[in-house]
Amino acid sequence: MTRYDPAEIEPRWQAHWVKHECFKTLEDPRLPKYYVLDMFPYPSGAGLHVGHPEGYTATDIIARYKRMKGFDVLHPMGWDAFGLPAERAAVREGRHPAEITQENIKNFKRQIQRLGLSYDWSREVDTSAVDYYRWTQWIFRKLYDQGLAYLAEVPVNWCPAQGTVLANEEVADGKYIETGDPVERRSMKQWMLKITAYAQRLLDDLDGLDWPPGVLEMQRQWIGRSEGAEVHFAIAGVRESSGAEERFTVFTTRPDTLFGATYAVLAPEHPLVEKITTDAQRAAVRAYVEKAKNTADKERMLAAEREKTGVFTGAYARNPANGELVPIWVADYVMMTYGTGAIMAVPGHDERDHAFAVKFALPIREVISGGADVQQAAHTGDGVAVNSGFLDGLAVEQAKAQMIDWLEERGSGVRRVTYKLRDWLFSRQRYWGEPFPILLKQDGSIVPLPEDALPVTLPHLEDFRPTSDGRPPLARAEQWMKVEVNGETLLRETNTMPQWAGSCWYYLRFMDPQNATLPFSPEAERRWGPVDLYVGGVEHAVLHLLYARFWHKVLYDCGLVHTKEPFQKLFNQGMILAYSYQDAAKKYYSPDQVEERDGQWFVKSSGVPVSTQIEKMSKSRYNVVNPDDIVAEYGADALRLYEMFMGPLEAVKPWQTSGVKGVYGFLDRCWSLLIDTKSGELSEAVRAEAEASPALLKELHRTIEKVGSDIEALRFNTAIARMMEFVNAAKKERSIPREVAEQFVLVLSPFAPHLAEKLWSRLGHPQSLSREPWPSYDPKWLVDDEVGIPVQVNGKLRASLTVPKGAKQEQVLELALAEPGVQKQLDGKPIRKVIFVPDRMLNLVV
RNA sequence: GCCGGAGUGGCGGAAUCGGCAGACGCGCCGGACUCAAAAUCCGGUAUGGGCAACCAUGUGUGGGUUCAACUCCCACCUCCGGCACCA
Repeated sequence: MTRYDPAEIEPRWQAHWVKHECFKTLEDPRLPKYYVLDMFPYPSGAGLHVGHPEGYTATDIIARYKRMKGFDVLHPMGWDAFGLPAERAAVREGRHPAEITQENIKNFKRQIQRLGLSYDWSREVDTSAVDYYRWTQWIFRKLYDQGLAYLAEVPVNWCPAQGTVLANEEVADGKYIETGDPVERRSMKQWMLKITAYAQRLLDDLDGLDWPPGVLEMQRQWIGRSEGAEVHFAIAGVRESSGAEERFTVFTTRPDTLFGATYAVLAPEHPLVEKITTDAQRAAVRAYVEKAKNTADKERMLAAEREKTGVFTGAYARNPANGELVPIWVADYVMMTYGTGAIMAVPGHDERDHAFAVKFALPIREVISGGADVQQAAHTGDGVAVNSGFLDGLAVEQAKAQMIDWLEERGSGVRRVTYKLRDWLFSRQRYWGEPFPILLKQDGSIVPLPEDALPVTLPHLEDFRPTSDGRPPLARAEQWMKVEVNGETLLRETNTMPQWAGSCWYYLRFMDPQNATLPFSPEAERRWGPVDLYVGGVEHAVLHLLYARFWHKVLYDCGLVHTKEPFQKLFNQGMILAYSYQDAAKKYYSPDQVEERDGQWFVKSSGVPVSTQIEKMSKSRYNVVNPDDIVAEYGADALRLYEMFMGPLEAVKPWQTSGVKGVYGFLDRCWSLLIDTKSGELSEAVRAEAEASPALLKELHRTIEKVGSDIEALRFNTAIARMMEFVNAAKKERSIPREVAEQFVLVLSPFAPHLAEKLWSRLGHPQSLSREPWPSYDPKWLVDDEVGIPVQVNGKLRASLTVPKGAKQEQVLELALAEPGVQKQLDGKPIRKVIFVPDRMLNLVV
């Protein structure tokens, strides 16, 4: 072989790495540890797209670099293998989801291995394997024992066509986002996890994390802490069985405005609605509540800008601040799921209440001064209390505190913190998920299975649809369902866990993946936890990361992990988009059906003009790029390098196949720099063993320094640019001493490992370079003896000087004044001021 | 509406403790090699004017601070992502 030929090089080295277990985690306690993790993929039938290798290449470069820097690196890969798509495919194709999943995993693994990623495959995990999910069940038991898992009758999104509940995020506009099937609200008994018990800690512990600020903020907003008070309102004329006046409680963040509460609102689902409604209003209220019940939460929220609606109950509540009777309304702008499901309405100082009050002609009262006319618009800003009795004259913050104290003294209210975060609906009516380790008695009571009864394996089924009477698919396994305990027949839980369950702890299993007696050993956890760098898509910013943090904290409380947080540093790679082409009728064309003429795009066959835009890759837009095709044409090293060279890792950026050609050319030049393309042997320039020129050494050491610091900062695009500069400079040299060649090859190796290995062996090393130490640089080469100094006149560049480093102002000024360009600008005018920054610039002000 | 991020050549992008804007790559133009093409190699390439040296303009828009602004401050526009009647 004489030319660079990735198709020949790459498979050989991939085989070499596997054969010699080059990337096996050493488990050598003398070495410092480094745990670098990718968000493991769901193995879909569509296979890998070019977005996957982006994050995987980044972590691979880090892993290879850290190994060379002497770390014991844990860099594993596995499969988030349970999930609905395989189950749907199973129903469609009449096959078993396990079979489909294993097939997809095989394909994913093949594609990933073609990229030359340095995973320790001996640690591969599969969340749908029995030895994995038995431990998911085991951890669920821990949650149950801590009182954090409970069965509750809750309103859910039920999709009749799919026969399952759906998570809130799977529903939009009353439809299942995947299929468009209608979703209805239904009350069902479901497993819930009490994530709300950890709300404050999930919020507080965000502070110590090295995460993107956007993700931290999204988590904070999702948790949604707000401080305020609960205030009790007595209901005039409505009594409890004890004879005391019935009351309801509202949550407010503005107790300072209590004197301005001119009405109150209950959510349609509020339990007191039926009781307090007067006979005269009953028909209207019932009709309203009935309608609201059939509107899914999400849809109600989408109506944010919609006209307010509501119905008067006929009842009145006593405002505890001033004893006034205020009407109680029912309206769907108040939600049962937040706070107490009831509010005090202060139309003068809340925009929503204001809109409602205007529509229904309810009184509006100013109680905080400092705004415009509250009859026109709510004043939500700062000010001083007015029309508020004992609060008058106080600023908002003091008035809040004073009012809460006053309410607490009188038993009319209490200081309170609430969170938007809700408990986690943890069951699904599906087959392809973890069975719960739970038995149910005839009377509905719960019998958790002991540890030694695990795993509860999935029974074999032929039909994965729900039963005809609407029970989950597992109810078809009649024998499996029935369990005899002490002569009593108990039934297994037939719901399964959601897909999030397996991904909540997989990073822990990677630490000790073959453990048969525990999910992971304490020693392994102490060695490897926490994950040092976690890389994945921003789409998991809230749910996966919040759920995993929650489980981690529960395990921490059980003494099973030694860190409060699972992922110390998080990095989100940006999505890769692609150009798409559309004609006036919005019909899409694939890139090979179109051509460019004078900056305008046309369909080749018909000449019809098309518009071009950058969009998400999708089949229907004909703009999907398959990594297999790129590897086949340019090789894995070129694909890796291009994905890293496109731009900053975190940026969203468009794919351009022409860019792959560019980096391929660079790899080709690396090859021809060291290899004689006629003979295929090491080039004469390397073999000559001449002294390296100072210019070459300078380039080399700067490259070593820059590439190392860029890798540490995940700035791969500029690292590659620096290596290109090195090669461009080295090409001009007569000789490339072996030592220089070797150090450059080592620097290149994390990025283009196949080519680097090949060159390394040509340089006479029989062993893989994967454990060679990272080259060190000599700082003396990083400083110049001479520096270029720009000379400005009135801030504009007029000349450039080359002066010795550290040159004094007088010297530089003298040289500058001799420059014709400078003289022309000065034109005999006196110099008013000289600004001189040593080794940087000279500016003359005239 | 609120929160977060970003606007730089024909294109992807470099450069922000304020100090030569456009590194590196793509594309394009010219040249070498070739019967020719591909590949490869060499040179050029922000925009406007000029044969040229050179001059002017230029980092989304409008102001400001400074000897000096892609970088700092104020106001605004556009795009991307997230949240959205959360009391």
